[in-house]
Amino acid sequence: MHKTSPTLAEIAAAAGVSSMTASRAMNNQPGVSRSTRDAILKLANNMGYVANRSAQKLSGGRSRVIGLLAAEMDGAFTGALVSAAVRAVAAVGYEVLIYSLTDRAQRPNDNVLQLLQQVTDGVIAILPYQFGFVEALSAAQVPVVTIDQHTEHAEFPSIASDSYGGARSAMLHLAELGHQRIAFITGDERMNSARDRHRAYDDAVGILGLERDPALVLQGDYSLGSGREAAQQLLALPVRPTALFASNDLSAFGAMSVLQSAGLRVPQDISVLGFDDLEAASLVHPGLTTVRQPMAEMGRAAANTLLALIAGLDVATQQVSLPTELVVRASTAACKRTAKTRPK
Amino acid sequence: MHKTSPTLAEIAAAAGVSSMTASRAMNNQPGVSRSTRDAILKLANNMGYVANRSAQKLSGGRSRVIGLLAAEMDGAFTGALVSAAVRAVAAVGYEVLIYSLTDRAQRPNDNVLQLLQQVTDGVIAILPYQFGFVEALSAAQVPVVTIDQHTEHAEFPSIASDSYGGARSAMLHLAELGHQRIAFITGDERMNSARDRHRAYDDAVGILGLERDPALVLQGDYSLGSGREAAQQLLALPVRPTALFASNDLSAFGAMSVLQSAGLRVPQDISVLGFDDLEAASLVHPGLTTVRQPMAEMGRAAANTLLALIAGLDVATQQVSLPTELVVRASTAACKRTAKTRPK
DNA sequence: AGACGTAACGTTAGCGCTAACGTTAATACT
DNA sequence: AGTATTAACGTTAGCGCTAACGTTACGTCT
Repeated sequence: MHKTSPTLAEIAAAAGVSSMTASRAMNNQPGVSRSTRDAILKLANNMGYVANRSAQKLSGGRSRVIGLLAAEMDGAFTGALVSAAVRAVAAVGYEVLIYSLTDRAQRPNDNVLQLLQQVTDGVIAILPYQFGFVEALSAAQVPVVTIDQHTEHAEFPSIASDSYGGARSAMLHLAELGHQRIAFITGDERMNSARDRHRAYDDAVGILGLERDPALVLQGDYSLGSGREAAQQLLALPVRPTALFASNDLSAFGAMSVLQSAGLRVPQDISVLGFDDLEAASLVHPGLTTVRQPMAEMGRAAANTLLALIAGLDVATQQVSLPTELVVRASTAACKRTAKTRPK
Repeated sequence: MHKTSPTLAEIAAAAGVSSMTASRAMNNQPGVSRSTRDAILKLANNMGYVANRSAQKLSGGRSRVIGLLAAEMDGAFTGALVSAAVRAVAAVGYEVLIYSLTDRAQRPNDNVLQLLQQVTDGVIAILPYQFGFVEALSAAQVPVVTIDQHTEHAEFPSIASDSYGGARSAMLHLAELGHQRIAFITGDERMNSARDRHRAYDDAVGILGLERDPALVLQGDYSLGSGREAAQQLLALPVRPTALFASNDLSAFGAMSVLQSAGLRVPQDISVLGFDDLEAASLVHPGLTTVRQPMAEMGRAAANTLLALIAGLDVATQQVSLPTELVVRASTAACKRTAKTRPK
């Protein structure tokens, strides 16, 4: 149809007003009579007017675009979080443009921040475990909200889920099922979330009087592969644990697949518990019992906080932890050999 | 350090030249002496100059940003493809901004296209199976290259991998291992890729003289869940196939997990073959034999084609199919009961 | 009736950049 | 020597929009 979208000036001309009046009408600002506003809006709609974000941004206005700064898209968790955030931002009438870092080890450089600053009104950063990114971000002239990871020095508002509480409820669940000897796969401990989950494991072992054995704590990094390796180490143990708590679903998947290949039945021979509740958690067999992170809520909270920041409200150091929820599926069951493995 | 990036005019002033000369120097255009250019570039570097893409774009120039239009990020395949494309584009010195559609059924609307048009120099569209997106895209005033899916009417250049050839080589591999009764899980047949793979299966069955049984063809949609369902149907069959070819890795994973849970051993009892070669294919157990799509090459080809388009070269209707490669891992093995299942 | 306030507009300027068209001075050519 | 050619710049204008400051018309109050 139209080759190119009409400009504000064209709309204004068609409506017989100045472009400034049209601008005010489009942006819902005072100074335009009801009837004029309606006429302009109707005309704009008919003519297929779409504001030029670049021009808006350049002239000091808002572009109504927000940026999403994320590490590589290949992780299922990041992917899910991005989806949730995009949806939440779209729901409040903003557009989203995502900048994906190409290298996992890379931190956002000045160019990226400038680009985002030039195009967007604010940035949601999903940066799981980058070092130095806080400094990079704090140089930015755009409002920033971090998600998934509380910043160490509280420079930005941040949204995360309650890793400690979630891990504790996971351990409680296993303990209630009678498990005493519970293995743990850590996450990438450069991330706060991983450290929190580990701490919850340690605390639970102490408080609940479970077996404390360093061999039960396997080093992981939130990856599928690390879960597999951990499971192999577990299989080599003289006394096997009756349950395994993995710091995230991905490593739980890896571990479960290795354990099953080795002939162990889940959950009869060993219970497996994850963290995240990825979509795949309900699709693997047996369905994975896991701690659900409220992705959608996290996205929504990040979007709302960012909008508040953009509007100039002072939420600068707000750190929000959203509650998790234990989702019990088929990968955990009552322990059958508590007696046998109970410490003397 | 600096609160805000200096403008071109500031660089120019510092260098004692006009902003136009500085612009030419920055953009590597003729009309500037070697020495002046070097001085400007050095100064720009020292002062931390970053071009304002919005201004560049607005004034009719190139922003050196390219857009990536993708369906939801939650799929492993889309994620991998996005990663590959981002990397390829970054390698040629462009920045990438991704627009992710929030709804799988949604097609890019005018607003999105306008936004992309205002901000980017060109768009790579990863739109697996949207209908009507071709019309939406063709209204755009930006160069577009589609990836993963040849367009029906060849309106844009498109990059895809050779689905037919890949599927044929997969079937050949299974036939060479002695399999006669091979099941097939289709992909989402709204996509060309899925139809091509299906056609290759049908053709192979005919040409190689394999068992032709409608019950062996299971409806899938490229999802984990559909692979699981397909496997369940397979288990209910009076005579089981000795091999299973799934249209993509994800459905292969789903199927494999169900088959294994049912007590079947892969590959001893049934061989499983996928398509895509996701990272997870080498991590599941047993390692999945699969057809590798050359993601990195696809990304690179898309980036190069788009740059050519942006440069004004006429590649408007070029359709590229990149070769696939069979990756043999542990999920396929020689058939042990060819005699038993051979049709009378 | 005059001073004042205010809603509803219009005008001007400028965001940072680049296309298009000057201008200048050095070199090449007849 | 005089003209043409070219490299190396500078100037002007404008992309589409909005902030900031006019201007106008109309109502209010004393």
